[in-house]
Amino acid sequence: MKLLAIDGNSIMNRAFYGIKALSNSKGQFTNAITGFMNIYLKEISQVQPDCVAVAFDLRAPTFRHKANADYKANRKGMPDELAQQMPVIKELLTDIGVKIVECEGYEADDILGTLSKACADSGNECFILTGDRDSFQLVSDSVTVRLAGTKETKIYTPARIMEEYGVSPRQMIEVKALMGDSSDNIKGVSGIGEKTALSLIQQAGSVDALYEQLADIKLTPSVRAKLENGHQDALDSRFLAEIFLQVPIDTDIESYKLGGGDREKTRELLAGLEMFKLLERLGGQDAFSGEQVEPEKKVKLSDLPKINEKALGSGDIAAFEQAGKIGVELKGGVLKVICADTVYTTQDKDLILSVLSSKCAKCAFEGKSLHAFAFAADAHVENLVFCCDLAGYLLNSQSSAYTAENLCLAYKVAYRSDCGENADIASLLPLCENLQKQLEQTQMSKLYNEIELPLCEVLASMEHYGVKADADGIRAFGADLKGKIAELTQQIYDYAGEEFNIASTKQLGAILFEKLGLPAKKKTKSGYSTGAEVLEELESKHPIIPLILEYRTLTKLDSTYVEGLLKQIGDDGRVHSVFKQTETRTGRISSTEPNMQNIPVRKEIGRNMRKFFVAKDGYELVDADYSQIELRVLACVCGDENMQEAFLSGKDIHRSTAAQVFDMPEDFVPEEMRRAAKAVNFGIIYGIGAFSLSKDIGVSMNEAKQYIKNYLANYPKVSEFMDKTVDDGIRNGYVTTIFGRRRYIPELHATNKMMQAFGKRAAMNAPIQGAAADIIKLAMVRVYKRIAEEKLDARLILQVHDELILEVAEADTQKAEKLLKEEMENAVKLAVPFTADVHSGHSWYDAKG
DNA sequence: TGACTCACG
DNA sequence: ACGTACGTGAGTCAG
Repeated sequence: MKLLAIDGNSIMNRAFYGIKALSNSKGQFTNAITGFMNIYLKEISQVQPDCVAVAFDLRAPTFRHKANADYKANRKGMPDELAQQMPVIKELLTDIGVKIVECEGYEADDILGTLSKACADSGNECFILTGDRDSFQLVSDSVTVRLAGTKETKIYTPARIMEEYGVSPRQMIEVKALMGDSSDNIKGVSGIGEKTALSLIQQAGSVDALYEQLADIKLTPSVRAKLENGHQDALDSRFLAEIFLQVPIDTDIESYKLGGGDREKTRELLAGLEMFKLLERLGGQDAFSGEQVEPEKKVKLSDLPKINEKALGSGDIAAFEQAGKIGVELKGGVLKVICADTVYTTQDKDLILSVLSSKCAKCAFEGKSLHAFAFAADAHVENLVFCCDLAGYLLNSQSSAYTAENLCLAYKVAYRSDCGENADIASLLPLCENLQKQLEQTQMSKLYNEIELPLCEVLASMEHYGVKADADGIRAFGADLKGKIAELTQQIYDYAGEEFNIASTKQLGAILFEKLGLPAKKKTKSGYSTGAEVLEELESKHPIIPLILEYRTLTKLDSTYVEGLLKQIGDDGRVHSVFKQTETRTGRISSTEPNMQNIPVRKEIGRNMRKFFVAKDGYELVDADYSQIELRVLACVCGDENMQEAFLSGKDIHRSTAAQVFDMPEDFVPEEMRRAAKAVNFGIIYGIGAFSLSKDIGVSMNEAKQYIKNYLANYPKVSEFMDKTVDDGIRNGYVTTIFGRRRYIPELHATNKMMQAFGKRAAMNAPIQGAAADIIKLAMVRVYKRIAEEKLDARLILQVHDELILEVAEADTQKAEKLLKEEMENAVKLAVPFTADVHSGHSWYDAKG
């Protein structure tokens, strides 16, 4: 049997802070109740438990926590709005037939511990649903913690905890004893934080063992001193950190069976609270079992074939090749393979590589990590035919996590929670089948097979090779910046007449707008706005302003780029950014750790950073960027001949637009008008508004309106296209690119006007930004393939939305320039040419034209 | 953790 | 009357 044991206080807390204040007409707050029930219903349908118990703290004196006054002080922080909802949720749960468990003198954690132990002892399974990490110590083969986050529930098994913390669940007690926990009033050893505590327990195993071996372990003097001073604290904390497992409650799991609620009372209660949505939901769904009332082909997990487990041996690979299709999962150095109802597991590196490089067709959750593993061993993944994350992303790009569990839930595939640790891998193949069908139904198979799937290998390769960074150069640049920042800081203090934290918007606002009396526009929720825009308007009003602007520029460079990048340079002297393929809603890729897509370029001072990204010895960087890719896409998708003509005849598009909009010959367009036209062109792509346009180019609202009107009159098909796109979006719920990439835009149906307006702009932008993303992704796949075919000594190393960068052996530079330009320009054949400009040089600075 | 600010296309 | 262009990621402060 399965018991779902819920930490009532913790989930109510999560729910309360996770949902904006909701209250009914009588002023009763209901947000925590709503949130709790949302989580509850979702969990019930995922876990499908037989029994449920909800534990609550009883705020009475407790024998375990001697420092009662302090303990209460910490908890009394519960706001009234939440406290009011506690008795109501208990009543509601009781009404729908869920047992509440409370015991004077014990916390919810102790009750959960006692219940989970009772489950394990009686051969039952226990799922603990909570919002905090305190219960990790309870995890075992029969006890799983389901950590409810703001977006998704994370599942913690012993393996997952080992993966994340490097210790066993029981050892979490030892870790807590060292690091303490202020919310539980556990002191821990003063000065020891999470990182140190984890590493100490990883080495020693336990607090006791740590102190026994204290003389023999290698430690920094300061850590050793802290441990010696805190010995007694560690022992006391060790006692408090361990969850109590013998609370005097009913430990017969049977007695928590679901059922026996009172529908009438439930209805009455919810109607009184005016929670009609929930009432409706409970009406259509049997709250008592979580199952849909209307008969549905809901698969019972117990009817599915049993999954066998076995260690992977080299002899198994031949069988995989015959099977036609296998599922693979590679996580934390462990490979799992599913083939015909059997899960094979291995940690042997050579075996893993043999599987990856074998000919058999493979389905995976994330292909990129498989490629990464192979590249690290100078090997190659063969015949990867499906990646769930990429399929899930194409089907709905706004989801936050493409996990096995989420995808199964979304696409109605049975999630094999009956398989414990193997739940993901056991669900993989049916999930792939289903996702594939969905891709066909939505006409995204081609996009998937020709762009996204091959791209994940390209991205893995880019991450693997990285880009060489000149650390000494960066440090020298940083030293220079720090010197200038120190000077500026002093000058700013002098003008202000006092020292303050310039980086604090609050303090800065107080100095500028109160002390110095500069005119303020109260702009933000929490006080004065001090953004660059506001400051620039004040630039002539006080000499401190330009200094602050320069201070901002320099500190940004120093902290984000100099210091931030130095931290990211690997032992090989290269930066290995992570390129994410399932992050953006438009189809672009994103870059993190570090973000290589926002390295400064617009201002010269920042542009210098690019001098420190260089080619290795004997190599050069080759850089190519598309010219006006988004406007070219627009010209193609809307079919406006006028606009297409400008690109076909190789004109400067902004000058051409200016000539049209202001009705003058191109040769006579003054720079000022070209700038205005450029702003209008950008505005069109973003879903234009007169207000923002007027602000951008510094003209009146009326003038801006006139520009837009003239523009749309000259390019009538742009106007038609935008209208049609928004209409499609409203009708279908999504818009598409010419490659069929979808973006769902639920905001179009929002009741809030602002939201709706945003939805419209997003709808207009997505087919353009998205198609541009499709095009460069296709170009990346082609470039990658052709470099291999022509055996050039070259690697694709970076992508910046409309720009690709290669690292190329000097001898191959010219060939690579030609190849890169050709593949980018020929990636698509549309009504206008997609031209790319190529340059090369030793550094990114040099190679960027 | 959210708000603010600022770097990029 | 209201707030104001699309898409990102990172560092910092403050609660």
